[in-house]
Amino acid sequence: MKKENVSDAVIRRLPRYYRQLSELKARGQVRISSHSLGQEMNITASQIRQDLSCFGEFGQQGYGYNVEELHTEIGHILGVDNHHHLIMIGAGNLGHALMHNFHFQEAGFTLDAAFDVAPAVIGTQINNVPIFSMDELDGYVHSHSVDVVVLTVPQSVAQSLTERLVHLGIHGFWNFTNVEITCPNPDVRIESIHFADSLLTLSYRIANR
Amino acid sequence: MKKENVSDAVIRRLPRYYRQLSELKARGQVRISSHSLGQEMNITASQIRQDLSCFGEFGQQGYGYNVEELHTEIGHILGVDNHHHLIMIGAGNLGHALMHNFHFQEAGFTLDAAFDVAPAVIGTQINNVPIFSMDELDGYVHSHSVDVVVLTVPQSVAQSLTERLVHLGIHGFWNFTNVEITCPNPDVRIESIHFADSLLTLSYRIANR
DNA sequence: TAGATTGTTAATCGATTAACAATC
DNA sequence: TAGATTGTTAATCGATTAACAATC
Repeated sequence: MKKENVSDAVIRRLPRYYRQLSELKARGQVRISSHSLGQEMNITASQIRQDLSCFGEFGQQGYGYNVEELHTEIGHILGVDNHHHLIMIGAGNLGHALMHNFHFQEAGFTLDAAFDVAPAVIGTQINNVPIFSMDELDGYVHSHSVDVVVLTVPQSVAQSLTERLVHLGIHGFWNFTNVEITCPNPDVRIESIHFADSLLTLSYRIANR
Repeated sequence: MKKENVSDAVIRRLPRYYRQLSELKARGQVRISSHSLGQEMNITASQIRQDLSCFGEFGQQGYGYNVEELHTEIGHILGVDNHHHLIMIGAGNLGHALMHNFHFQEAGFTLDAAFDVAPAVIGTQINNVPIFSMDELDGYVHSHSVDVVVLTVPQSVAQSLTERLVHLGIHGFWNFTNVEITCPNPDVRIESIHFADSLLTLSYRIANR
């Protein structure tokens, strides 16, 4: 892998490639050229080749790419075989939804535990994920390997909680609150899903058809 | 409003401006310069002025921008006062979570109804939103104004459902399934939230620290 | 071998940043 | 008025696309 200066735009396209290749694999397609892949994904063949060239040489002149091989390679690049572990903070409606429906395993993650303040859920399990009290958080983090914390908490506590967790040594956050959480440490990676921002862009585009 | 050729990058920054201005307003700040706003948001003053200039002239030399006024203006641009109506298809865990926690009103939307196939929920209400049977969908759409459909369904049905809805005259989709839904009609606006893509980019960045 | 398609270098396009005259 | 800050034009930077020699 080369990956000296991979732009954010390239990184954000990788999961799309990965997804498309999964589908091609499921359809039983064995090989594909950058041209055909581009047509299916509505991007140029040049861009695909340029993107992939950041990470190595996966194709073969005159043949194209082996679907299964390229799928595996992009999986490697994305780290789906790194067996990351995550915990969830906030086992409310959204937390429930993720625990029930989201396939963490397919992205190479294992959700080991969730934490909440509500006595009603503490001590129970949701889809085999045990729910602990927030009081047990520090102890848990100290005795387990935690790569990412999923933040499904009210936005009012998001920033302070993040700081607390960074102190505990966490440096990966998957943020579902509608606030920008920040951290001075550049090693800490924060990926946010801002529902409201997404709906507002849709609102804009509907208004400007 | 000018908005001849507003790039996607600009559109995606608008909700962030809107959010930041909300916060400044809540903090009681009356005016702000592009420079200070840029510092708070970690972008350049130039970019802010350039972005805003796509839509009009909202500032004043020597003074900057009035926080409340700019907030309102960006709200207009985003269409938060257009009173859009949406319906949700799929009242499972994720649908529940959105109905309970997401503030549609703050984005200028009203969630009028949800549809599902499960007899257990049909006829009930979730947070004042009535749940109807999928059989009632066509009739509902014909007799009500629906600007956006929220897709919180299994991915297997997403594409065919979208096509059915486009035929019914819907041209706004907020897609939560992890598939790329497509529509040949360029007037149809589709905004997707791909949870898996988001987590995979986080995985990549953790692996490449 | 001839055709197809890669990886990469060069050209283009677009987006971000800097500079500055206008002006509150 | 003097200082501050805008909106906009020009310069820079980076990302996308095109071209093509290399080669399967």
